[in-house]
Amino acid sequence: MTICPNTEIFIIARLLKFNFPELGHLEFLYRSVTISDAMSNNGDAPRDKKVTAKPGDSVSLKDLALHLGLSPTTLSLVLNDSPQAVSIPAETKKRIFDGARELNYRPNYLARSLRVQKTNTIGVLVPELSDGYSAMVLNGVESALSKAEYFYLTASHLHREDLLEKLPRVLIERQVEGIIAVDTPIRFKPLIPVVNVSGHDEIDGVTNVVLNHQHAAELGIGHLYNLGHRRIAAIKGQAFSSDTIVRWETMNDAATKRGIPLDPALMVQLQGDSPSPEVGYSAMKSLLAKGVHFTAVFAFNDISAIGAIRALEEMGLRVPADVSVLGFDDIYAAAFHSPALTTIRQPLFEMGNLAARKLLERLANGDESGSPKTVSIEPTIVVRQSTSRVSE
Amino acid sequence: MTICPNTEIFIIARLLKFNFPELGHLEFLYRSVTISDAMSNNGDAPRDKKVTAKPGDSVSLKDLALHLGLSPTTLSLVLNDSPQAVSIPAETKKRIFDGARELNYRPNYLARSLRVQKTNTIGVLVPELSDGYSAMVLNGVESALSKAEYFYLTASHLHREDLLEKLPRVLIERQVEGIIAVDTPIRFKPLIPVVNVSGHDEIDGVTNVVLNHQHAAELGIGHLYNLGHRRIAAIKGQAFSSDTIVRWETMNDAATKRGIPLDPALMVQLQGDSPSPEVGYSAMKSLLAKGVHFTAVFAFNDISAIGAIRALEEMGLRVPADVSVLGFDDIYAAAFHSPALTTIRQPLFEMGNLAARKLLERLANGDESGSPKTVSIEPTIVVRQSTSRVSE
DNA sequence: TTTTGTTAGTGAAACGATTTACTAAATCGT
DNA sequence: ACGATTTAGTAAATCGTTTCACTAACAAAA
Repeated sequence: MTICPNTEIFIIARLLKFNFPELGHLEFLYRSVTISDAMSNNGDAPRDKKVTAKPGDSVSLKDLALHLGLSPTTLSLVLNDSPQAVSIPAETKKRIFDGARELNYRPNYLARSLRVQKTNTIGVLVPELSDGYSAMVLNGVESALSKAEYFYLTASHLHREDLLEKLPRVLIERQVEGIIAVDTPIRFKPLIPVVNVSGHDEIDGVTNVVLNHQHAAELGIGHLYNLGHRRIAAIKGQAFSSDTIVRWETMNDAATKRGIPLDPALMVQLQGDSPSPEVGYSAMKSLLAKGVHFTAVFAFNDISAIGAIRALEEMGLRVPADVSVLGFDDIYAAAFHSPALTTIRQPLFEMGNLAARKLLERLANGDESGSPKTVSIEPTIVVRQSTSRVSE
Repeated sequence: MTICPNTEIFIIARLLKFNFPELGHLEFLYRSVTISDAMSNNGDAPRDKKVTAKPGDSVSLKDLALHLGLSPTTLSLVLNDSPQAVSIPAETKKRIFDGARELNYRPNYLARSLRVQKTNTIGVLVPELSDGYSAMVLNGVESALSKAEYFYLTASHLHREDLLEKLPRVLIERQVEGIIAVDTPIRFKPLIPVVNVSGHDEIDGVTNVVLNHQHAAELGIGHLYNLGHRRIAAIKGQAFSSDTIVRWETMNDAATKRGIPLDPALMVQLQGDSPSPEVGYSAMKSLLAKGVHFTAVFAFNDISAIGAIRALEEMGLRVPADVSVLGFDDIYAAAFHSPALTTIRQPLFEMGNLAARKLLERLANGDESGSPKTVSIEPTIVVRQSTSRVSE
């Protein structure tokens, strides 16, 4: 007769305590085994541990192991095709795979992630989902991540300061391996790798993916200048938008370089955070109300350009005959608006894609900070019908 | 002098093995304590167990407990404000909270979720992110989920059969508590609660959130009929779109009811899965190529309506003077297109919001299937400039 | 004096995987 | 015939929490 180890511990500990009462705090060695347990268990057969399959619940590795009469260890080795599984005969492997299929075994990702300290999950911060911009970038992010079998949690901060502080924290609590911020200020310490799409601050631990704004401004201002425009109005982005300042400055530089510095009186800034053309419409209305003269408008984005066109037309001004309008982004609707928008194309999908690839790279390389802080993408200009030669 | 328990175990086990070699399998009792360890430790002060904070790593409950000289149990009770924490004096509680703040303790969500069997995470299936439709629905979903402190994993299936089968599986492996499918066929067994936005199949375990399509068709066809239109062309949705069939059928019913059944020769179907107006443009081109006569077009959505308008204008047909165009959805651009689109407004944000709320409800109520299989939302018609009285 | 209750905690067992370090039995090499 | 190696596995520790079931020490009640 063999003795169950637990029983032995129990007996030994009892003896110990009897002979050396001062070692009482070793009690925990036997406390978990009650006397009746120790007595009733003859140690021969492993008892039926209510293996009757939890109701609708999913089957765990232990369940499957019990079902197959093997240990969880063996199953794990085989199912993950571990190098140590070489010694397991093909027949047993087949039995395991068949059993897994039969019981519809699905490994629990939480448990696995906890053990291997890897979640294959990243967090994505966006201002809002339905603004077109974020959705396009996200599309690119998703495309790169899914290739690497990563998933992502999305969180919208709506430009609220409390959320800008809280969301990164809870994403990190949820063990995301990295964060992609889209057009979002970094209000947290980057404890994990962060890639910022359209970020312009140099922050330790943050890689910026940006458009080459200088080039974009050259293309835009150059195009209008070449068409003869000298009095160019500008629709500046909302204060919360990451690109607002750099776009404004590069436009100014490009115009100044050509000897036609932008007139502050011809500048209006977008107000409000609606993703509708309405904000561009209002901005243009207020510019027109000032009664200033201009022959072209460089809008912050296509959405606001569309709103601006509406405002111009309501004033009886024809686009492009009386006023040329230049957009930015090249959203899907740009080509089909009437007039079709001339615009600076910003490859948002590629920027999201690049951001995700950079992040994965940093995760894979253990984040040796040899990588550059900023990577940039080139814009192109798409000439359509909303701009034309100045007619004066 | 007190003796460190580990040392004691070590010594006792050695003695045991010496005196009772047949108990060798109890070796594990001392194996983890090396001789030098046991020797060098005089047992007086709890040694600094390399608590020097793992490099950049995060601090666990155990770390914090060690730091405070308390047990993880106590910390857990206090930090989670468990009812059992009443017996812990306020001073100790303060010490714990201060320590947590000081060491920047963040509970590990994986571990917690594993233990309490609750992830506060759901999965969202969409065809593609940048199609406008999905983004709007997602916005509503997010808004409802964030109120309940839920997060979500997004996955795009791109209408691919393999992904339609695989994505739900991996989402479930990742322990999402439920799934929201947006304009997506259910190709999996709903083992967890599922809500389908724009789903029309009655499936056990699936709640459908739909637009009242009959009403939408009445509004649309009724509007055109009242303007005198009798020959109405229709742009039917892509085959993969959940709403395609029901929209087509309800339109037909509404037209037939008014004695002007839709002429099959005046129907074109969208081809291709680009989210650009281009598909509507091509569809209208091919309809125009047939040389048939019609005075109005009822488009599947605003995007295709915009494309169709471009095609009509290229043929020299004015909208709405020669042809009225009716859209569907009321996307942001609809109001600012020229001509501004008359359209059937589909409250996508609300539909996403409702879907999320229904799902949370089912999760909270243990999913007693007393809830209705389908909930519907009412459309409205927004009359703008793209439709007008027939001019013949 | 025993019983009962309160206070201030603690130990160990979950949760469901992976991984390290073993073992018994069979086979091989000499 | 003996040790070494291979084969076919297994036990237990681990990841970081929560929670159940305890306890020691002291006070109040019976």
